[in-house]
Amino acid sequence: MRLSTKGRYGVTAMMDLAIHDGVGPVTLADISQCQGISLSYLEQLFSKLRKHGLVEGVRGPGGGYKLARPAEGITVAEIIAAVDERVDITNCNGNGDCQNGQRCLTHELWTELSNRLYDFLNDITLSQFVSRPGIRELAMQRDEINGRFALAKRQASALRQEAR
Amino acid sequence: MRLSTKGRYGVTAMMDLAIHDGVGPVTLADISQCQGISLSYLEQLFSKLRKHGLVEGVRGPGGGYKLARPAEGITVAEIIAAVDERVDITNCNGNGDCQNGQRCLTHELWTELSNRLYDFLNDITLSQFVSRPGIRELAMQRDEINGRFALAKRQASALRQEAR
DNA sequence: TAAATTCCCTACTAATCTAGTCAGGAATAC
DNA sequence: GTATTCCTGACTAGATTAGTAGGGAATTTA
Repeated sequence: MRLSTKGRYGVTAMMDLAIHDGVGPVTLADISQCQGISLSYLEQLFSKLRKHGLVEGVRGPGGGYKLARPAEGITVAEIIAAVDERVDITNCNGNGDCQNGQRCLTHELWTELSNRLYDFLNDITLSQFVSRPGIRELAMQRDEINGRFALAKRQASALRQEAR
Repeated sequence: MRLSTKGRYGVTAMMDLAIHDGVGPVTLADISQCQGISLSYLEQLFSKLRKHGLVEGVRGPGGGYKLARPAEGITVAEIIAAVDERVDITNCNGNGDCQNGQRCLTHELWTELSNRLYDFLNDITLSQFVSRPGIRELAMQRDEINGRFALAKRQASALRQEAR
C-alpha cells in the first residue's frame, strides 16, 4: 500500500465523477480546471483508471468520463491501487528472504499492518461520501459558482426528476 | 497523509526497536543488515525520528537506538508523519481556494477521508504488534538465525528474568 | 590513555518518480 | 465537416528516494 498525491488526485477525481453520477459524463477539462491539475496529466491518470475498469470514456461533444460501476461498488483502495500501480511489493531485498532465507519478523508485522490498512480503505466506497443527503444539491451550487454550467444544468433537471 | 517506502522503513525500524524494548539499544548496523537498507540512509531517517522525540540514541560500544517512550504511546501515524515530513497539506493550488475563493466539494470530501485515515493509523500503536504473547521469544530465535547474537543473548536473559 | 564502537552531521550523487508539455489520432454530436 | 472530447505516445524540468562519502563526538573497554 502506498499513498501519494497521485492517489489523492485519483480519489478526488473519482469523487467528482460519483457526485455527477447519472447526470452525465464529466469532462477532464472540467476536473482539470476545478482541481488545478494539468489536462494531460489527468489523461494519464484516467488511462489507468480506465484500464482498471473503474471509469468509462465517452467521446465526442457532451462526452467525458463516467463511473464504470455503481459508486457503491468502488472502493478507495481500488482507486489508489489503480493509479499508484504498486507491482513492487518489495518487502525485503526483493522477494521475502531477509538474509538467511528467513524473513525478518518486522517484515511480517509490517505486512500485517499493510493488510489492515488495505482492508480499511477497501471498506470505504465512493458512495459513502457522495450519497449523503444534500451533497448533490451542494455540488450543483458549487458547479454554478465554478462555471460548470453544463453540469449544473443537468444536475438540476436530474434533481427535479428525482423530486417527482 | 502520505505513505511511501520511507514511511515503511520508519515503521519497520520502529517495530524492531519495540521488539527489543527493555533489552537494550539496537544498532543501526543491525537494522541495516536485517532490512537491507543502507546504513547512512537509516541514519538520516533516525535523525528525523530523534528530532520528533520518538527515539533516543546511545553512543559508544553497546549503544544504539531505543524508543524514547513506551511502545503503547507511539502510533504508526506519528512515525509516518515524522519521516515523511509532509508540511505541505496542499489541497488546492496552495491554500484552500479552488478558483473563485470557493473550495471544490471534492476537496472537502478528500479532507474528510484523509482525516479518517489519520485517525485509523493514529489508533494503531507499536505495542499492538509487539506485545502479543510469544513475539519476543520468536524475535530471539530470528535474531540468532540472522546473526544478531548480542541482541539474542540480552533478550534471552531478559526473558529468564521475566519468567522468575 | 588508546582504540574500538556507535551515534551524529553535512555535502554530494545516481536513479526514479511527479507533474507537466507537446503533438497527433480516433470517435462522436451537431 | 467541424468542433469536441477521449486516447496515445514521446519527451522534459524538477523533486524525491536511496545511497555514498567523510568527518566528528561521545562512550565503553582493554
